[in-house]
Amino acid sequence: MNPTEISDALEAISTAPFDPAEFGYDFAAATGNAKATVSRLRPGKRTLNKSKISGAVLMNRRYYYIPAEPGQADAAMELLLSDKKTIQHKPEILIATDGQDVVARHPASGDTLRCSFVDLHHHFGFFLPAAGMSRFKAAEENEVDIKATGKLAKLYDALLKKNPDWATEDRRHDLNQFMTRMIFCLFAEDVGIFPKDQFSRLIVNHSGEKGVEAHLVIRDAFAAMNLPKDSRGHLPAWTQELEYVNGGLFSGRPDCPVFDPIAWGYLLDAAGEDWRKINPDIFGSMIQSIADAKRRSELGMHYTSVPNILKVLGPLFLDDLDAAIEKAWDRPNALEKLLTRLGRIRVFDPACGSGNFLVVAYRQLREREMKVIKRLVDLTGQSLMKLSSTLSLSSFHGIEITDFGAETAKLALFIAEYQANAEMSEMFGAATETLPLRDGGHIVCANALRVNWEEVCPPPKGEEEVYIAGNPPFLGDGSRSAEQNADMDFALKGKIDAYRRVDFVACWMFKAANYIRGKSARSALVSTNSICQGQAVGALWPSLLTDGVEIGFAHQTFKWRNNASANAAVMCVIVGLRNTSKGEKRLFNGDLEVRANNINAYLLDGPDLFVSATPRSIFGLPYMEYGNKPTDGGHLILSPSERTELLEEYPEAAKFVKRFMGSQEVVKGIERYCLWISDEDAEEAASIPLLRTRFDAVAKFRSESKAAQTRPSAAYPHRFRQAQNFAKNHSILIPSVTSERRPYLPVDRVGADVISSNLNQALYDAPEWCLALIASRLHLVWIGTVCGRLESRFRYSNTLGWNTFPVPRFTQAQLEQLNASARMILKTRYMHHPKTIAELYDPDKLPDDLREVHRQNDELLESMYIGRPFRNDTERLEKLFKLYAARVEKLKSEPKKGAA
DNA sequence: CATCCGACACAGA
DNA sequence: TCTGTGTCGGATG
Repeated sequence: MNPTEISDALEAISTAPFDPAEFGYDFAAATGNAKATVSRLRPGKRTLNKSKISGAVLMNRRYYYIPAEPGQADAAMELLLSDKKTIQHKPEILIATDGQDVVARHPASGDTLRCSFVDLHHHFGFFLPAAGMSRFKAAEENEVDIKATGKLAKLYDALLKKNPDWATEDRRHDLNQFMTRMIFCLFAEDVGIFPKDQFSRLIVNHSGEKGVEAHLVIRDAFAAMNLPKDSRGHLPAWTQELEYVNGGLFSGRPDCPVFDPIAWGYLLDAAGEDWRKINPDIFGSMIQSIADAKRRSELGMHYTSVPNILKVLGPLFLDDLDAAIEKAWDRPNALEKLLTRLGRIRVFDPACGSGNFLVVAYRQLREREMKVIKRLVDLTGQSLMKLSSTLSLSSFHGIEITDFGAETAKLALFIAEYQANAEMSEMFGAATETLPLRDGGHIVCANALRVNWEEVCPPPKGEEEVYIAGNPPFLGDGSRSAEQNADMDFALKGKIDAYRRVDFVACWMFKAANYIRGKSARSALVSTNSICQGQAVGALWPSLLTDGVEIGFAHQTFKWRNNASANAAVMCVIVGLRNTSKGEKRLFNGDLEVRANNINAYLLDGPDLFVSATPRSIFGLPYMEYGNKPTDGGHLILSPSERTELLEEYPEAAKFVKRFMGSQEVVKGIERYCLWISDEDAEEAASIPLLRTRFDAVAKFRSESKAAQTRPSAAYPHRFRQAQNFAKNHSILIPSVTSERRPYLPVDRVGADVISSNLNQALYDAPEWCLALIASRLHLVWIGTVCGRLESRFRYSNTLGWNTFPVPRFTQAQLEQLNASARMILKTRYMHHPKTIAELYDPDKLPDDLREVHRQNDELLESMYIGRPFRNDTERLEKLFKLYAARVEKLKSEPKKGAA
C-alpha cells in the first residue's frame, strides 16, 4: 500500500461508527496487512496478538492499540507505556482511543499525536511507521550561501556589462577564474588563512575613488600570491604583505576586468559578507549561477544541492556509519576501530565538476570522526596525543573534464579541510599550518568515459571501502554531440544493445556497476528518471543487474532543484548499486522511506521484470497505429483563419483541407486543419498559388533537414513525410503526452473526417470497448508504470503500453458490456458540451456523473479480471504484472502462435 | 520504417 | 518568474 491508500483506509475508519472491539483489526488492515494476517491477530490458539490486556491488540514491531473508557484516552496510553510488552515487542506506534479522542505515540522518538477520532486520516503521516514506512528528513540549504551567491552573481553581471569583451568563449574562462580567485581571497581573509581583512583593505586602499584602478591593483595582488615573497621585486611594495598561496589557483594570467562604480559597489558588498559561514559545498552553485544560462547544461555546470547530495551519501554509507557509531558508543576499542575504518574509506566521484559531492562527503566524514574522537576522550578521560585527522584528502578521488572544474574542486576540498582542521583545533586547542596550498584531493582532469576508473581510484584492498557517488551529465539521444556519441560508443559498444537509445548518464551507471562488481564498493548516482522508464528499462538494466549487482536503495522521481537562478528542467532519480547482500533495501519517495523486498529497474518494490516494446499486442488487442507525421516546418498545417482565407480565395481547395488533431486538439478541443492531398491530386493542388507557396516551403524545409530520412521527402512536399493512415468510419485517438494529474487518460472518438497527427496513437475503426479499456484506471496505472514519461507527464506508447497491456480472455457478452460502458462515458461527456476533456477531467472538477460512469466502467472491467474491483493501485499493478509475466512465459514456450 | 525521447519548450498567470 | 502541460522532428534499431 502507498501512503495515499493508507490515508483513504484511515478515512474509512474515522467516518464509520467507532467499534472498540474492531478498531484494532481495522487499523491493521488500513496499515497494509493482508487479510490472513489480520484474522490471525484475532483471539485464538496461535494468535499474533502479543498483548495480555483485554481488548488491546499488539502487533510485533508494528502497533499497539488499546480501547479507552470514555474520556480516558490518556490514562489508556499510560497503561500502554508502562506495559512490559511495549518494550519487548517494539511497536512503532501506540494508539489509544475512546472513539472521540485519539492519543497516539511514536515510542522511538517520543512524538505524541492528539486528535479527534474523525480527523484520524488527516494525520496519516504519523501512522505510517505502523505500516513499515518512515519519514525521511531532507537536509536544507544554507541561507547565507544563497545570499552570498546572489551578491557574486550581481558582481559578475556588472563586470560583464562593463567589460563586454570578456563575454567571448575564451575570455569567459578567465572571468570564471577571476571569480574563483576572488571568492578564495574573501574567504581566506575571513577565516584566518590571511590576516583579518587584509585583502579587501589593500584593494580598497589602492584602487582610488570608486575603484577606477581596481583592475590594476587586483592584478598585482593575484600576481603576488603566485610568487614567494622574495621574488616580487617587479611588483608594488604593498604586495609584500600578501601571502604566497600557489596551489595552481593563481598560476596563469592574473588578468582582471575593469570596474565601474556599480561593480565596485557589489565587490564591497561581497567583501562585507561574513565568509566564515560559507559552505565550500556551494562553489559549484556560485559558478553555475554566474555562468551563462545557455551553457549551463554543459560540462558539469549543473551543481547538485546539498540536500540532494545527502540523499545520495546517506543511504550509500553515512547512515551505516552512524549505526556503527551508535553501536560502538560505549566501547573505546570499538570506537578506535571505527577511526581506523574511517581512514580506509575512499570516495570517488567520476563526474565531480567543482567537487560538491567530494566536499560534502569529506565534511560529513570529518564530522563523524570528531564525534568519535570526542567520545573517546570522554570515555577514557585521556587527552588525545595526536591531533591530526585520519582522513586524508588523498582518499577523495574525482574525474572532471574541464580544467576549471578540477581546479575549483581542489580548492573547495582545501577549504573544507581548512575549516575542519580549524574546528578540531578549537575543540582540542592546537594549530595547523595552511599555506601555501597543498594538493587538495586526487582530482584528475580527464574524460571519465575514456579512462579506466581503476587507475583513478584504485580498487579497494583488504578492509578498504570505496564509495562511488556523483551526478553525471544527462543527455538524451537528440542532444549529444558527435564527440559524446563517440565517448558512448567507447564505453558501451558491444556491452549493451541499443545503448544509443538511453541517456548519456547510462555510461556512468554501467561503469559504476562494473567497478563495484565483486568488490568492497558501492555506488549511488543521481540520474535522469528516464533511465528507469519506458524503452530504457529493457535496454539498459538487464546488463546492469547481473553477476551479483543489485539495487540497494533508490530515490524515486523527484524534481531537480538547486539554488541557481534558472533551474534545469528535469526529473531525477537516485539509484544505489551494491553487490548482492542480505542487508535491507531502502526505497525513498520524497520524504517517505519504505523497506522493500526487492527494488526493480522501475524503482518499484517488485520482482525484476523488464517490459519491452512489441510491434503487436501480445493479448490480441486491435492494432494501434502511430499517427501521421508531417515534418513540414508547419507549412502543411492551417489555423482556422488560414483555412478561411484559403477557402475564400480558392474555394476549389476545399477538398484538400481536413480537420487535423494532435494531443492538444483532442484534450483542449483546439481547432486545426491540414492539407491532405493524394499523389494523383498533387498537380491540381500545386496549380493553386497559395498551396504552391506552401509546397515550396515544405520542400525547402525538408531538403535542409539533417536527418537522412527526411531529405528525400522534399520530392513530395504536398504530402506528410510519414504514413498515410486514416479511418473509414471512426477513430479512437489517444494523445501521446498528457498531464499526469488527471484521474483517467484522455481518449476520444472522432469521425472519419479527422486526420490524426503523430502526437496521437490511433485505433482506426476499432470496437468501442477499446475506449472503455483505455479510459480505465487499470490502463492508466499500467501506462504510468511501463511507458516512459516526459518529466512526470504520461507518455502513451503503442509498443510499450497498449501492445503489452494484459487483458483476460473476454467473452462476447463481456465485450458488449464494455461497448455499452464506452458509449456511456462518451454520452456523459456530451451532456457537458461544450466542455473539453481538459476541463472535464481537471482533477478538482470532474463532474459527479462522469466520475460515477468511470467508477462503473472500472468496476465492470475489473470484475472481468478478478471478479471484484481492485482494492488499490498496488493490487492492480501486481495483477497486471502477473498476467504479463505469465503471457511472456507462454509465448516463449510456443513462439509460433505469437500475437493472437 | 515506425517510433520514443527531450539537464525541454512555451504559453499563460 | 513560476506553473502547468504538451510541439516537433531527429536519431535510432
